[in-house]
Amino acid sequence: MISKKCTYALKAVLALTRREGSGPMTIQQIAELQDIPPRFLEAILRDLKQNGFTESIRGKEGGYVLSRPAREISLGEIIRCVEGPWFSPSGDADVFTTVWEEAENALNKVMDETDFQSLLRKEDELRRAAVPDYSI
Amino acid sequence: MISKKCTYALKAVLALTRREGSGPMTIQQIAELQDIPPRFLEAILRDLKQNGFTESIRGKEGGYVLSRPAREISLGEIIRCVEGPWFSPSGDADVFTTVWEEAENALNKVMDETDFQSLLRKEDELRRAAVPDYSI
DNA sequence: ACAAACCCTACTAAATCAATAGGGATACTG
DNA sequence: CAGTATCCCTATTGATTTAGTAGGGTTTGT
Repeated sequence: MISKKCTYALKAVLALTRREGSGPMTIQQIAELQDIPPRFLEAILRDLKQNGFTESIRGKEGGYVLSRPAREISLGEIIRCVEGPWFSPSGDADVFTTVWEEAENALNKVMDETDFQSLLRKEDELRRAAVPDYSI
Repeated sequence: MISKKCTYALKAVLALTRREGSGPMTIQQIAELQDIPPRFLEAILRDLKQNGFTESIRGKEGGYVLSRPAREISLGEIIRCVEGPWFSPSGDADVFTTVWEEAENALNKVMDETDFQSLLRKEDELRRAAVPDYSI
């Protein structure tokens, strides 16, 4: 299962993706936009920063930005950063070990095929579908 | 991650696989063989029974047996029975939904490719590798 | 100097997981 | 038909993890 912390992280990165190139976004802004407890989000963003996904600007007019283009950040990278491996190596090898490894690989493959730029596009499509534009 | 409960279930089914065709195996026997807390194992085996994977014989000389040939029971079936879906449908559809679905499918595919008979074979191979037989 | 922002450590509350307890029902066996 | 070995059921407890909060500290632009 995907934890709340992890979905918060994904939503935060998606929010930063939307703002890409338009200056930093504060914790408060992200928290309100995505409905995330601000103090919790703070910890998450620091974590992402320490792992090289975001950068922070302190002081007034500060906030967070992505440290790489959203096109080059995959869903899998963020999830692994927040959650660690799905099937952690369980002590010593037994009959299940190779299956867990195969599962881990299959999962990473799926998660690494999607980057945040395409997620942003998808979000826009979903919005257009939900709030149709009736103009000519 | 795979829970302890789930690995206990898998080990129990593997033990029953080894005993296939040679009468029932008691909770105590399985618990000792696989190092599982017996009262906990009891609950797990009842769960597997209610989902049609095992059958129980009560009274003296009783115990548990597989209700289907081990060849036809996949790792995935047992895991789903004990753990439920990996990526549960999170309320309403968002940009991540389709990725979670793809991940779920990829995972099930891997887990369903392995049945317990082949796991038993693999276990035997591992044992031979660990305790080599030097006879001619 | 001040205020707006990020930074750090520690703590608490709630949920889940792991395991245990105490009996009850069933069936073979002598 | 008494006794014992077995599975069956519900509730409770203790440990661990997750989710979130608190209280302060540091940096920076104006």
